[in-house]
Amino acid sequence: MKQGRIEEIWSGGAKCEACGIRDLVLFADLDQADFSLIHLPIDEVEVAAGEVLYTCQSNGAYLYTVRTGLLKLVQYLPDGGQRIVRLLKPGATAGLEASLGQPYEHTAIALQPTALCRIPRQVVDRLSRETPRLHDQLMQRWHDSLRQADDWLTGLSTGKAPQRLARLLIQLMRPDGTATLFSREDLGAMLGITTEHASRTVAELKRQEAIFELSPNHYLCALDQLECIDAADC
Amino acid sequence: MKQGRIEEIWSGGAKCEACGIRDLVLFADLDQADFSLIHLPIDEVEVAAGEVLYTCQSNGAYLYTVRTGLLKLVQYLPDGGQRIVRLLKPGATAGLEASLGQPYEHTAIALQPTALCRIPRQVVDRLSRETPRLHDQLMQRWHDSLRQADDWLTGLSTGKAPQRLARLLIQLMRPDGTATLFSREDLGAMLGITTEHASRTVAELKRQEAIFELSPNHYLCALDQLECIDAADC
DNA sequence: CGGCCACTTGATTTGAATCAAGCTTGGTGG
DNA sequence: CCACCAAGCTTGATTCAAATCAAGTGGCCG
Repeated sequence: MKQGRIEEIWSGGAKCEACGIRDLVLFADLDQADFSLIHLPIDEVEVAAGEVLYTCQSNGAYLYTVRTGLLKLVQYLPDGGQRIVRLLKPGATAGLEASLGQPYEHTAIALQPTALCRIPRQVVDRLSRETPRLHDQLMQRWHDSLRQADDWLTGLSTGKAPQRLARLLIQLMRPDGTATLFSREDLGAMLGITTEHASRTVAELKRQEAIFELSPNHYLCALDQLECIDAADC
Repeated sequence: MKQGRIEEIWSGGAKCEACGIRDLVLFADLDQADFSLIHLPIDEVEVAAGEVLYTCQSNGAYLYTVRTGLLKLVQYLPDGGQRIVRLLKPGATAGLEASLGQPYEHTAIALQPTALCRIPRQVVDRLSRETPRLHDQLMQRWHDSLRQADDWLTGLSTGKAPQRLARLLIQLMRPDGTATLFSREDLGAMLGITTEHASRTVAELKRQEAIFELSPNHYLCALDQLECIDAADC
């Protein structure tokens, strides 16, 4: 995991204020005065695909803002199984529970090369006490996470495998109509099915021409086809 | 839905401060001065089993604190299916999203006769702006909801039906070792299985003597048995 | 008393897990 | 440079779990 300190941050927040995805991030609403309250360094970290950002149960010392890339949050079961409970896209916050002084509740692993800003728990704590502007953003983050969690339960854990996959693809679709999928193992852990069945289901959607493989794991999606599989009309 | 205004509230918060489950509720940390900021009435409402408290998509005008009883939060799917995404026990808050000025994201229905305190959105809004003491509680509520959501995904939507039911029973177990179950239809909507299969699965656990029916839908649970079914060792 | 509703139980079909090969692909070392 | 190996993916055959279809039961209320 590479690190590079954002030197300017805690001497005035210059770099935060100039952030390229400023309006997406946790600190979106902060102003000059707020930034001056930051007394600990905010570092920029990078994790390669497949690497672990933090581990379940470990001390929640930092919150992270995803700048680029994609993370999965994994939860393990008593019987050894595992389940991916959420995906974090750029702009999202990882490790929110650290702001409550609690250990992490998931293991966070990069699915793609990912860059993040690492914010010490105490910085959020202090800002939270001093400025109300952070509160709304924090609430919004909790809310967004909860909405995604509920959607995953209803969308990706209910119905037959092709329906679930169709719903996932719809969620992942970019404006250009394409979507990038994951290893069959991760796919299975998201949809609650086995690796083999995930493979079969992808093949089935290809055969139905609901998706077309442009390059390995990159698909062009026929939205209307997917929606009709989703609703189980076809 | 019966209503009874808590008269004393907004003239000093006397009744809130004397609340029997005070330390459990959203307003746990408020003090005398905070209560004086409440400028709109907090009513006490009751909903009978099976009645709707609020509907998905409707204007989120109130937050609710559950005093007694039990609520289910239901989410509907494009294909007509439905899924119960959360249960709210006494002390829990329903309709948190209202505090962000957003419409409700679920339909809330009582599973048992339920009593709640109905808090106007604006009261939380104002308190939130004026006192930091509410923030921590709000965050904690979001966090608790998210934890339950994640647990439901991994626990109640993963593995075979008997495992899921065992996990649900463990969650529902009271200190005396008993648990109260629901209609088979609701059970199915929680575990992601059909009504018939829910019925069969309950019968199976009875046959295995992991649970014993004391009275209709009230069971004595053998925790060790349930845990071993959960882990799929037996 | 009759009918309705929730629950149970059985028979059958379908979907997914499991077990077991092959098949690509990329990397390694001879 | 090519042979070989490992990992991830695909595909097939079989078994198993759950959905579906279909009665039948029992309690409760009009």
